[in-house]
Formats: sequence, C-alpha cells, structure tokens
Amino acid sequence: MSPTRRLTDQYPTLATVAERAGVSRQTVSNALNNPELLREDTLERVQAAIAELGYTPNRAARQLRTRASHMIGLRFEPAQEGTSNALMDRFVHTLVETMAKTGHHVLLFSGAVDDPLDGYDDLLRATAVDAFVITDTYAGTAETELLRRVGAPFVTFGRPWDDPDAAHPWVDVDGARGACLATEHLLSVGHRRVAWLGWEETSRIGEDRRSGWRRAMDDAGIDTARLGIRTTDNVDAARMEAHKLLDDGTVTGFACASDTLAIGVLHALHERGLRPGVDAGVVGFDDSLGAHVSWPGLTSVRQPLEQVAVEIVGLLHAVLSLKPVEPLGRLLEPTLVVRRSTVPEAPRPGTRAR
Amino acid sequence: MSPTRRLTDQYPTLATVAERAGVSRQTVSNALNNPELLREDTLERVQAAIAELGYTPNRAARQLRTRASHMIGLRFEPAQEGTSNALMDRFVHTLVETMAKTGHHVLLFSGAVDDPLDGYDDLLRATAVDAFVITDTYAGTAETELLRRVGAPFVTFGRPWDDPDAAHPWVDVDGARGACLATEHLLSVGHRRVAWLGWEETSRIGEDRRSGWRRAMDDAGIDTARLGIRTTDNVDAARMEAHKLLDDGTVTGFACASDTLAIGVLHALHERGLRPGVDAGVVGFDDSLGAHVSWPGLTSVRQPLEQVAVEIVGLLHAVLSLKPVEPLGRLLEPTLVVRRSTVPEAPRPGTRAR
DNA sequence: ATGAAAGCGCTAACAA
DNA sequence: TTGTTAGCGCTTTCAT
Repeated sequence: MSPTRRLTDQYPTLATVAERAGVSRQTVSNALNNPELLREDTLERVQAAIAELGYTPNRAARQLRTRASHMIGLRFEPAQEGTSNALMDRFVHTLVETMAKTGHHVLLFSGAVDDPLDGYDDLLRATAVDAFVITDTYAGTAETELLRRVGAPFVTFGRPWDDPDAAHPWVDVDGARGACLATEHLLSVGHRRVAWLGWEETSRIGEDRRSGWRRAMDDAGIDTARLGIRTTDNVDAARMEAHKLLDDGTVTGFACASDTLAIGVLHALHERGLRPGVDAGVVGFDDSLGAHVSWPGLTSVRQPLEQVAVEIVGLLHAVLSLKPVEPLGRLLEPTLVVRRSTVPEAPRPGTRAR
Repeated sequence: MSPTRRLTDQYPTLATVAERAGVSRQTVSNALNNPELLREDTLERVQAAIAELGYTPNRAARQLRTRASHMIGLRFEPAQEGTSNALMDRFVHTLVETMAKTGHHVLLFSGAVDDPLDGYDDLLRATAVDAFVITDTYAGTAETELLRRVGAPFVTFGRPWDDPDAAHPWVDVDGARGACLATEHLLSVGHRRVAWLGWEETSRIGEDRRSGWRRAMDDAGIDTARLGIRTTDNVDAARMEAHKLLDDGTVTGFACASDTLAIGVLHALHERGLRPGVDAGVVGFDDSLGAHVSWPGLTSVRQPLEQVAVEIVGLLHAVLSLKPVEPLGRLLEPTLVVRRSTVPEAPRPGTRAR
C-alpha cells in the first residue's frame, strides 16, 4: 500500500498553534503537558488558539519523543468455526471503553494459530504498544514467560495457575465462589442431589469451579459420590451426560462449568419431557447470550467484566509508571443471575440479541 | 501515566544494524523498502544483520516520516446490557486476521454513547489511523458524512441505504437473498404458509430482508396476506407474535429477520408442545451462537464474514493508494445452514461454545 | 550502488 | 515564565 494519501497535511502542528498564539512551540507544548508552568493569560491564549485550530498533537511525533504509544496490545484470536468466545468479546468492549477514559487505545493483533507467541515480539520491537493484556492464562504461560523475559509490561485476566513464581499483576474472577453460589442456589430451591457438569481434569479453571460445587455440597452434608462429571465443553456431550445422570432417578440439580454444558442439560430435559425449573434445576456459567435466549431462560453465574476491565486498567497504569503493585492479584466476586431454569416464576427472557 | 518505562531502549535501530553490517543507515533503509537497489551481497549482509539483531523498524519514526500509521480505526461500541453484537464480534476477528496479512492493525476506540461522531476526529487529527471501517450504516450516515467532509478514507460494512450520493466503497451481504433462501428452503421441505417475522418498518435492513421473503412467496404463488409481521427484535416479542400466528392454525413456516426472533418462535412451539422441524419449520438469520445451541438446533442464514473482511481490506488498500474503486460496492451472497428446526434428521448441534 | 544531509512534529534539557 | 537547542528513528532528496 503506497502511502500516497496525506491526511495529515491539512492538520495544524505545534508550530501553527505557536504562531497563532504568538508564543514559541515549547510554550504550546507546555500548555498541553505542564499547564501549571504557564502564566494564566498565556495559557488562555494558547488554549484559545488550540481550540480555534482544532489542534491535536501528532501521535507519532509524540511517541517518537516520549516512547509511549498509549496503546495496549491485545491478541485477538481468529474466530474459529463453532467457537465463540462471547465472554472475551464482552470483556473487550468494556476494556476499550475503560481505557478511553485515560487516553489509551486498544491495538488488536493476530498471530499464527499454531504459535501463541507470534505477534508479541514484533509489536514490542516496533514499539507499537506500551503494554499487553493477556486473556487466557490457562493456556498462556508461554506468553507470560516471553513477556517477562523481554521485560515487557503486561497484566493478565486470569490467575497464573501453573506458575508459582509469576510476578505479574493479574485480575481474575473467583470461579469456585461462582460454582458455590450456583450450588447453594440449587440447594435453596429444594434440590438435594446436585450434580456437577464440568470440563476435563486438565482445565485448571474447571477444577477450580468444581471445588466450589464440592465445598457447597460438603457444607450441606450431601454425599457427592458419582455426582461429579467431567466432559468436553459442548452441548451434545453435556446432553448425553445429563441423560446418564437422569437415568439414576435421584438427580434433580445441575451446576455446570459453562452455559454450553447447561444448555446441553436443558436439551436432555426437553427430550425427556421434564420441565426446567420445575422437575429439575440447571445453572450455567458466564451468563452468555445462550443463557438469555435458551428456553425457558437459564440461571447463570455472571462475571463482573466491567469491574475486571477497570481493575486491569488500574494495574496497567501502575505497571507503566513503575509503581509497585500490591497485592499482585485481584480476585473479584461473581454474581448469580436467576432465570426460569431454577425458578419458574423468574422473569421471562426478553433480551435483545442483535 | 508517566512515560517512565522505556521499553525501546533495548531494541536496535537502523544505526545499530548499519554499524553491524558495515554500511550506512540509508542502505539499511533501502534493504527494507527498496531491496532491488542493493547489490546482492550487500543485501544479504544487511539482512543477516537484521536477523541477528532481531531488528524491526520503529513504527513511530516511520509513521512520522511516511505519514502512514498502518492502523485502521474501528469504533467498538460499549457492550450494552442485553445487547450482544455477536455478528460484529465475529467480523472483527476475521478483520484483524485479514489485515495482519498486509501488516495492518486494528485500532479499537470508543466514543461517547450519545455522540456517534465522537472519537473519529481526534484520531484523524492525531494521525493515529490511516482509515476507518464503519460497521453500521443504517444508523451511521452521520459518520460517513463527517469522514467524507474531512476527506478521511473509509470503507463501510453495509450499504449507504439513505444516501443516494454516497461515493465511498462498501461491502454488504445480500439480505433479501438470504431471506429468499430461507423461504425457499421452508417451501422445499413442505411448508406452504410461511410467515415472515421481521423488525420494525424503520429498519432498512429489515425491509430488505423482508422483500426476499416476499419475492420467494410470490414466485411460489402463495398469498402473503397477514403473514408478514413486524416487531421488536427480542425473544419475548417474537414468542408472542408466533403464538398469534399459530392460533391461525395454518401457519407452519417461519422465516425470521434474526436468530433472536427465530428463538422466540422456538419458545412458542415448545410452549404448545409442537416439534420444531416436524410440526413447524423455523429459520433464523446470522447463524449466531444461539442458533447453534438452541434446541433442537436452528436453521439460519449465514453471512460470509470472512469474505466481507477480505473485500474490505482490498477496498481499503485501493482507497489508501488512491486507486479508483470500480464498482464502488460489493454485494456478497449469504448461505443457509440447515439444522433440525427445519429438517429433523439434520446433524445434532454439538458446537463448542466457549 | 551507496552515502550525506535534511526534516517529519514533538518534548527534555537547558538558557535567558 | 518563556524561548532555544537538540534529537527521538526513520525516509526522501540529492550527491557521489
């Protein structure tokens, strides 16, 4: 792409503003970055000139000088068929918004699918970003190691599960607490035999959530033998596991590690003519669109993504200004959104989905 | 945020490479941008030095000089409660990936919710982006006008519906064709009275899609009286409209303007004990996650977003290099994804959703 | 085919 | 309090 188009030629520079205000360029720069240095009337004159001309500092020049791009890098995975990381998308929306408040922008990049490290290094060497936000720490230890090695600042959404000597700031949501909330809710609406439908044992997040179910069941003094199921995160696998549990005849509660799994349970109930919320209770995780629109509405654990974004931006600031971060991690509390899959008289799902 | 951290200090510059290779800085620059000017052995020596040092040109410096940021701006709307623009999220994923192939990145920004123009101007004046991608042209005429006025390059995903003298390149998906496909499919599996469940009349996109249903029905010689419904895009509104249509007793086909509406129809069927795909056929639009996971699987019109992204990047290149774009618009064909809401023996939904 | 000089727009350091 | 000087790292003349 040849850089023929010169958008910038029409825009004013520091010099234009300086001339207009009858001061030097440096004074204009100070008016922007250290206004307290200027005499009041000078400041006003400069600000008036800035406003008249609609001047905004050139980012490239400023970045070249200050070595700060005011840009945060976020690797955006290619949309793989059938995989929709809706939770992450929601998070990105709030992150963009939160960062805008401090004049930062989000730079999306992608890398080779087979190489989780691809992309980071180039951006760093090109000084295109000040820092990174990493979003999948269960699979992403390689990323954090790379960034630590080269001394790049970053904050993760997710705990450093397998890295005891990780020293980077992180924000996470207490998944065990979420599963505990879900389970306690199911118990409170009258279910006793509450099953857990979770991911494979290799998933740290999955095991963490499962521990919350286990804790709630233990606290209620209920035996969990053969109630804890591990399977793949897809609707059909969950549907089949749910059928097995239902064959047992005593299981009426289902706490699930994801909305996908919960929706599989709902499918199984439909197939048996059982009424969700009446004959059985189902709780999902993440409060995704699927939870909103599934019939008759799926109770789900909701992660406070807005709060996560705010915390991350705060940590990013601390890291970039080399302030010590204490404590290193922030663990946030999820909440429960109750719908008809556990309480028949809950409000109808009427959510817009487009 | 004080710019204390100096990430870049550790990275090599043109000068470093020049010294290492025993040439001048300009020669290194030429090796990068005009390799054909160098003698073969010089080129090799320089490239070796670049590789050894892991050199990547500083973006700010290059941008300052060439006035090209290699960045495309995309306004990312705040995630509003209950609104999930899943389609756009999927599009952004593919856009990021496609742009990476030509060395471009996506800069996400947000603006004041009440001001659709907020954000664009600043980015332009700061020369932070080379161009914009605009994604909602039904509501976004103000954006395109602003950008045209200031001479900023941009491409839209969506036709300039209400702007006859728009002169910008665009890419869109033929919604009428999609609705036509949906309707023809419903007719082909035996439904005769196929209703349309669409948005309010004010939606250009909605009316366009509706016209496709109408065309297919006319072609089949079926009367559409009282079969075309307009309502709000939410599950519950659609559910109630579906009940009204079902009360009629003759309607068995439902072509919908969105998956949300289609899911509302599925809910109504459940409530009546009717079997989707057997007693009635339902088709949605956008092939969202909801279509994948809803029970028993929702047939839906799928937009070729990957192709949209590719076309947009192509147009972006043309615009940035001031090449004439002919034709100005590209209208792409949607496809139909068949699931059990129309064909009982279609494969089960087993899609991963996390 | 390669090198020297200039300057993009900005701010840090210093001088006035 | 304001102005001057220098230079961030790169590419674009233009000279050699």
